[in-house]
Amino acid sequence: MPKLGMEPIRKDALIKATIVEIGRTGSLDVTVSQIAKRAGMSSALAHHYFGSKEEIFLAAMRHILSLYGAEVRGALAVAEGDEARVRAILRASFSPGNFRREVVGAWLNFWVLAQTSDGARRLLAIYQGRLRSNLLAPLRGLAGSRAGELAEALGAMIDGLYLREVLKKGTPDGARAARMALAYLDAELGRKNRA
Amino acid sequence: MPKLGMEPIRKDALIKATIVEIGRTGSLDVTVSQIAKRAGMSSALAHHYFGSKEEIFLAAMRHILSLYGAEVRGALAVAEGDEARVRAILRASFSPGNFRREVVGAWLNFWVLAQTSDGARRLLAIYQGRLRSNLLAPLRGLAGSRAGELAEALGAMIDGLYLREVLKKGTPDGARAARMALAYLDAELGRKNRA
DNA sequence: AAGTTTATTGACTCGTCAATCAACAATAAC
DNA sequence: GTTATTGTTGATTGACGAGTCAATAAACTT
Repeated sequence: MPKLGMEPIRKDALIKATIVEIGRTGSLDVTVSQIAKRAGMSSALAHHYFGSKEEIFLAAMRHILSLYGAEVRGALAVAEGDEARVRAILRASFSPGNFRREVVGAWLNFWVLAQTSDGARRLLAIYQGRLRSNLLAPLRGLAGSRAGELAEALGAMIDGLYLREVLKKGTPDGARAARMALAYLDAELGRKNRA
Repeated sequence: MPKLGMEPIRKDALIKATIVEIGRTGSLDVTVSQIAKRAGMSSALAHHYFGSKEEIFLAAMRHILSLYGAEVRGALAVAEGDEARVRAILRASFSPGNFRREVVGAWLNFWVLAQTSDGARRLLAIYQGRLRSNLLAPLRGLAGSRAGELAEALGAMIDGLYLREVLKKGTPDGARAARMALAYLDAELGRKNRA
């Protein structure tokens, strides 16, 4: 049975299974066995490829972060003008790909993980830094000296909307969340609000 | 040694110790023994008074929630006019009593707990409901039909600011957080912003 | 064909922790 | 002064889970 070149396939399956399991149970108290089982292998194999549970978690976190980063980059690439850039970031943050139950659940738990694990904290700091500078650049043109506070406030708002989504029952409504963040931006830029 | 009437004292000590330990470790993975030790008793006694670890957590959560609720009520009592009421809520949310490391850390973890525990979810839902209606009443007078979305957005912003505070290193800066939330309100109400 | 590397797992070790229990101590009640 | 009632803990139980290991097997190398 053993085919060669399994490593990336197994790792990938484990990462995805990790996100699903964390999102499903809503907690980091998932056993390596649960993850491995969902990924269709033994727990020993999971340890073989990742070495430790923490490494599995970090890999999953990296995966989510890089998906999000790619989406933002893609949206920025086609946005023309400062305001369009800010809007693109907000929309990307609540796109169907990122704003999914399991993903949002995983986010929340990674936040907790960042309290304990240096690796996780570092990853999250990188993400926050990138988000901040992505927002800051266009905001400087729009809001001048208030750009700094605005960028942070927008970041907090995004995180808060993620956080609140977790507790709701139904399917996440990314459009609604995006509208809320955009309304904030409109207000700050002195635009008229109205749906 | 055994004096009578220890129950409330012991329970109180356990609740406070729980919040400290959760805040300190940044995780719900605190053992009953750790909590009991910090509270100056054996783990058996903790079980004796609370029955289970989950009950201890819920009691700690109730404690934090009720402190926060009391602070908001107090601030509302002396606020005159709609705008002052909204501002009072925001200021109370970031008051030094609530916006402390351990407390904020505990909040984050209770959020996670709410994913798993029905009791925790219920408590959090009650808190969110109250916050929402507290905001909604004055906002109706200020923002009319947009009050609903505004209340939710402000709630998300508060949660987001809490969330972000956890990852920072130094002492939480409640004043800064409050300023950010108030700036948002100002923007939505068409006021001029400037510190 | 013999040896090496990669894939894979079941069984095992070792630690941890929630929860229980038996026992003991002090106070109150009768 | 015997009988609850309340407070208190050390020791124990029972489960569970991360990580290790020995063993097996397919595939590649020479």
